[in-house]
Amino acid sequence: MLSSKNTIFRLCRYRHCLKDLKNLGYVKVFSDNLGEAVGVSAAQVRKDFSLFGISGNRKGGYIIDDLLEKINHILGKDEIQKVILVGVGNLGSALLKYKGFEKEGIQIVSAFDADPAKQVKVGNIQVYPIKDISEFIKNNNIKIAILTVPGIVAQEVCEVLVSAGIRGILNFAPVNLRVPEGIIVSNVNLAIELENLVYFVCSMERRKE
Amino acid sequence: MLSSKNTIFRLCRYRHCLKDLKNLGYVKVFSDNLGEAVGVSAAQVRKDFSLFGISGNRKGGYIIDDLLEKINHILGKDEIQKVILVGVGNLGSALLKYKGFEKEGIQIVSAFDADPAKQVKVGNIQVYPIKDISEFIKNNNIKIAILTVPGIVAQEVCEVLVSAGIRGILNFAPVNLRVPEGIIVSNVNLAIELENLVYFVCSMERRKE
DNA sequence: TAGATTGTTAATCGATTAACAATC
DNA sequence: TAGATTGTTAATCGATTAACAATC
Repeated sequence: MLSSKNTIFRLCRYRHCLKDLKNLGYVKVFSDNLGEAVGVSAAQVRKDFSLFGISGNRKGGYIIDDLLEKINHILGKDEIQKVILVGVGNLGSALLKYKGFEKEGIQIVSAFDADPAKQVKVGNIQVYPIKDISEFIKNNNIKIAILTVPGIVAQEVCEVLVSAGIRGILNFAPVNLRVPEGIIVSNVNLAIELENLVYFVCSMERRKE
Repeated sequence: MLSSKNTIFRLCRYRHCLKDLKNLGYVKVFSDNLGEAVGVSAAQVRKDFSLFGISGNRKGGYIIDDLLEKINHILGKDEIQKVILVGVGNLGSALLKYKGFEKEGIQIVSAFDADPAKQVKVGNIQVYPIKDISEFIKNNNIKIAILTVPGIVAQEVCEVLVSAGIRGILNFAPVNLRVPEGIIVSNVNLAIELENLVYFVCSMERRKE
């Protein structure tokens, strides 16, 4: 049975938090500590752990090292995950330079763009012509792609990726990608995030009046 | 009563989709069209609309222009929303150059960074010293900030923003910001998005074996 | 022991879906 | 009219929370 997206999300967040705590020298943690740090209830923390058969000590909370090991195992952080990026515009090149992925065991191994002017090195990562993409995916057994192309071409590029063997797409293009069963798309739409925030801030302002 | 975040999210997505349809020359739309385009059920679409008292024609679906007008009114797109950005690193400067916000009636009016080397123009937007931030927020009545500073300083900067009058924060720093009641934080954590995707792709691969 | 925390069950809450009467 | 689509109610589903026995 596949766990829900939200549960895995929280598991990732617990992991980040546990790493921080470990770096600060902590050895043990209680469900209420962890919950507060991540912004969920203590019951939620224990529920999540119990779902994966992670147990602590009835009185003594959880040993951070043990917890990290178990969560790492669940999230499959044993091996480095190789991903590619397609579309080296503003956002794409910012992501290529972003240091936060490597730390989490995720490596952007190469990038692709249709524009020859962009086929240079960005950070440490080489940008290749988009026509080479299928071959690269197949030869290197890549399963995950970050899609930062313009909305108009996103569906088209998506289909190329999927037929070359990509199974998961982190999509920044503001379109609803149509994909075959079994392919996973996560959408990040920054404009909509902001619009949403605007709505809630405005409606709170209105409520005060 | 405040509607749920998910409902407003979908409302934004309907709006985007309706604009596209309008540009393509369509005049009417049915709940199942719209649902399919956005990736939700037709019942969901009708439910969302009915929640806001938006009604169509029992047989003839919805008039796109009318629908857009009503949604715009709900989401408060009458006036341009001014936001600021704090932290002009890779991601921050990419967002400053990003064209997608303006189109949605959201304008980044200025940016702030502690590093004097970054206090230049990025795109069309001037980057100011971070010490000027409180004054700017107050003088210009800014309510929303995009936070793209390093995680270590995020909480500290957040507190400055809130005490100057910011009510909503789009937070890209990988930390759980602690804010007073009534302040809204939306988190975007790209590393966690990717980790999540890795998990689900890997677990599907495993299932096939 | 007494106190504190886990692990788990049952209760609650909210969101989505199914179904269908109303009706254009 | 017959067919199609809306609007809404009830049913379902899933996720979160509350509560508490187990126990260290």
